[in-house]
Parts: sequence; C-alpha cells; structure tokens
Amino acid sequence: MLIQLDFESKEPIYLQLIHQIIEGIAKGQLKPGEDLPSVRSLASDIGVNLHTVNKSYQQLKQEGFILIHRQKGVVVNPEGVPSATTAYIKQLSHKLRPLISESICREMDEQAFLNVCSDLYKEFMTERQGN
Amino acid sequence: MLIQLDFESKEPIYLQLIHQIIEGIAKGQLKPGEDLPSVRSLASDIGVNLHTVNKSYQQLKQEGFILIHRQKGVVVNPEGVPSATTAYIKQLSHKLRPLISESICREMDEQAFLNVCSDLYKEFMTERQGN
Amino acid sequence: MLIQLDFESKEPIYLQLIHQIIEGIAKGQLKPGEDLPSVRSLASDIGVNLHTVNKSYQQLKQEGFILIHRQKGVVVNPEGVPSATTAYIKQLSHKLRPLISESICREMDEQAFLNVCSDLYKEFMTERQGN
Amino acid sequence: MLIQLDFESKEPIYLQLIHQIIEGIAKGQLKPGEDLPSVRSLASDIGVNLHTVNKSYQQLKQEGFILIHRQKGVVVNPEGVPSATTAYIKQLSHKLRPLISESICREMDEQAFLNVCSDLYKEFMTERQGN
DNA sequence: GTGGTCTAGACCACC
DNA sequence: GTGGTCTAGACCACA
Repeated sequence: MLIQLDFESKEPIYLQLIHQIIEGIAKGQLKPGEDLPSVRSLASDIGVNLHTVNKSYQQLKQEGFILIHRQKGVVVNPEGVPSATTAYIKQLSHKLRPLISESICREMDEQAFLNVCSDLYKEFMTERQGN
Repeated sequence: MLIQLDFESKEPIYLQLIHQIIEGIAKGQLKPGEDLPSVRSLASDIGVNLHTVNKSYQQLKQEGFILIHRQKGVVVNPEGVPSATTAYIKQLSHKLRPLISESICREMDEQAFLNVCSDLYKEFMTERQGN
Repeated sequence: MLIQLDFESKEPIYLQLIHQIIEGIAKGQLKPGEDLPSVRSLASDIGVNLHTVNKSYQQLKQEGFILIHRQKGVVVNPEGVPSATTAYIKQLSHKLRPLISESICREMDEQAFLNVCSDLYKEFMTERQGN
Repeated sequence: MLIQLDFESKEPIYLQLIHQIIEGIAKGQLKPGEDLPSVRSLASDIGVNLHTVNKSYQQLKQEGFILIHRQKGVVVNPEGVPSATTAYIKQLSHKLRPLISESICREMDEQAFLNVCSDLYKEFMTERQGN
C-alpha cells in the first residue's frame, strides 16, 4: 500500500499515518490478519522518525485497528475493527459539527453536503470491490 | 449568545471559540451586521486571555465571517459569509475523508453516516427558524 | 469634493482623510486658495469624530498642503504645495521599496510595474484637465 | 542574510521583518527551498521576542512566501511565490495611489516618479544577478 | 474605550 | 530541538 504524507500540512505526521492506514483498511487494501511493516522498516520507507511510526501504531492498536505481537509483528486486527458504538457516533457527530456549521454559513444546503459525503463513500466502496 | 468552552479538551481554546461563533452564525443567533463583544470584554466574560480571543477574531476576519470595524468594533460580516467555493469543497472533503474511512471500518454504512449529518443539519436549521 | 472613507480598512481614518484631500489637490478639484470645510462641518458631514478631522488637518498643515487661519478658516495653500525635495524622494523611495520587492517576487517585471504607476498618473492628470 | 531593523521606526517590527525577508527573496539572497532560521534563533539573533518573529512568519506563510515544514523547519517556498493576480495589482495600485497623488502635488512629473521606481527595480535586479 | 503591537515566560505536542 | 498555544501585563494609536 502506498503511503502519502504531506510534511507541510498542519496535520501531525503520526495522525496522517493513522488516517492512511485506516483508509487502507476501509478500501480493503489491508485485509484483516494481513501483516503491516515493522516500525523500523516503515519508518525508513517513508522517511520519518521511529517514534512517529510507533506512536501511530500504538494509537491504532489502542483503537482496535491492529494488533502488535512481540514476535509475529504487526497485523491488521483479524477479527475486524470494533463496530461503531454510540460513543463513536457521538464523537463523530462532535467532529462533524464544525464542518456542518461552516458549510451552512457558506450556503451549502443539506443535499450538497450529503453529496460530498456520498461521493467519498462511493470512492472507498468501489476500491473495496477490487480488493 | 452563550459561549461554552471546554478547558479540558485537547482542542485549542481559540479554535473552540471560532467554532462556537461560526455555529452561532449558522444557527442565526448571530445575524449579519450584529455586534460581537470586544476582545477584552469577551475575554473577561469567558475567562481567557485577550490574546486568545484576538487570535480567534483575527482568523474569523481572515475567513470572511466577521469584520473588524474601526468605530463599531467587531461585527458579523453584513454581506454574509463568502459562499462555498470549489476550494472549500475540496478542503471539506479532505477533512471528511478520515471520518468516513474510519466509519467504514467500523461498519457504518453510507445511510447511517448520512443520517448523522442530516440530523446535525436539521438541528442547525430548526434553530435558525426561531431566530 | 466627495470624500469616501472605508471604515473597515486597516488604514486609519485620519490617514484616509489626508490621502483623499491630497488626491483632491492633485486632481485639481481643490485649487490653491480654495476654502475647505471647517473641522466641525466636515466631521459631521462624513460622520467621524472632531478629533479625527483635526488630526488630519494638523498634519496637512504641517506638510504645507493647507493653511489654518483662526478667522478665515481652512484653505488650500495658496502658494502651492512645497516641491519635492531630496528628502521627499528618499522617503518616497523608502515607501516604494516593499511594494517593488514584493512585485518582483510575484514575477511582475519592471515594465508592468511602471505601467501601473503610469496609469495612475494619467488618471490624476486627465481629471486635472477638467478642473 | 543580514536583517536590519529600526527599532525607532513607527513601522511595526514584524512588518519590517516581513519586508526584509521579501526583499531578500526579491534579491535572490534567499532562494526557493532555502532554510530560514527557526523562530527562536532568529528572535534571539535580532533581539526581539519570538512571538514577533512568529507573527512575521505566519503572515509570510499565509501569503505564500514561505512554508512551515514539520521536519525541515521554515523554508522559502520551493515553488516560488504565487504570481501577481489582478487582485494583487489592484491592491498594489491602491497603495501607490497616495504616493502618486502626493508626488503630483509636489510637482514631480510622471517621468521623475517612474525613474525612482526604475532605480529600485534595477537595484534589486542587479543584486539578483550576483546570487 | 477600542484594537494593534510587543515583551516575557510557560507548557505542550511533535519529531 | 521545533512550532503551537496560552497567560499576564504593558504601551500606543485611534476614535
């Protein structure tokens, strides 16, 4: 899987990395049980500090996306990612809130906003088919 | 308008403040041309430093939400906020991306996600009616 | 003469006022010896504080654009504005410096920059003919 | 690159700093991709507070002159500064207006004014050759 | 009284 | 080490 980082972005690198891996799982490019590169090799591949990759992996593990075995290395959670809970929905809603209020101010109507979301969903799901 | 900050949150105060004000505009609690409190009075009201409030105001001004007026002080942009451009849509899409990919991993389907968005939209729009 | 102020500008009002009056003289709308409104009447006409107008007038007097007589009121300097000195040229050059360096960075060549200046000159001079 | 500030000047330090850096880019003393000192080191070098330097850097970033890079620190925009747009020309013209009207009042003719601009252009461009 | 600027010193997140 | 955020307190220009 290709990892694309933007070092000029305001978004921290460890977060970008997390998002990319989650995106890979969403698209089916990374399947449950599949191996991920070791901290060391990934770090050198994408040219970032070991600590940065480690921080990403720890957080992904924490949220149930991956498992870290001392010997087997890192794998995508073979049981799949924990499903959305009401707590997750609440947190999601909290993150959507500022995006939606700004969009309303900028005169995007509900349908236009939903279309943007829908397009993204479709982008991920069609890639998923191919994998 | 009531401002509610969470000083424990990881989200910087100046950003929370920006979001609250944008939300106020979205809900119609703050109308175009309406006065906002001065940097100093708002700062003392919500118990933060005046520089923090100033930073929020500067950024809101920068994005066209408010005007900083020599005589009248700070006002909501009377011409309304600049409408969504394709650049805005792109940036919005970029912010939605990780939310959607995580939701897919957690087995939320498109409809469930759109419902969350839709609920938020309706929350803002119904408040808007009352104002 | 019409005075147009922008209260949302970052440029202080007293400076805008100074510039407008100088522009009026440059265009020949205000001729040497001509009366200017009193501080009071101008202030009420354009809706600003007395002190603001006074500050502008004092500075214009200081630089030789106008004379302030206790009784006759305010008049455009009947002897004309003092001509450009080398000190003036130096100060002018100092103000042009950042405009030119930014233009170079933005890949405007010398001719393009001179054209902008030339257009402004012509704008002022043609208005002058009509007056 | 040598930075020269005038602490007595009415012009704010952060603006002087911005102008100096833009001038450095115009002269080719600072090349696209080149590193700029960190906020802290520059601040201590020129003897001002780090917030002052930070304000300058933020504004330069905002206008596309520099990038603030997570790893490399601060660099001159390697893609070059965004070219002049019509908006830029308009704003430039707005800033030139008072300079030109005052010069007309002081009986500088168009050619004399253009010569001042031209001299500055040549000063920047010849320094550019050497870099 | 307003916002604009500057200083000084602190903590944190990131790399 | 870096930049990002926040506080506290000060002075000034402006209206």
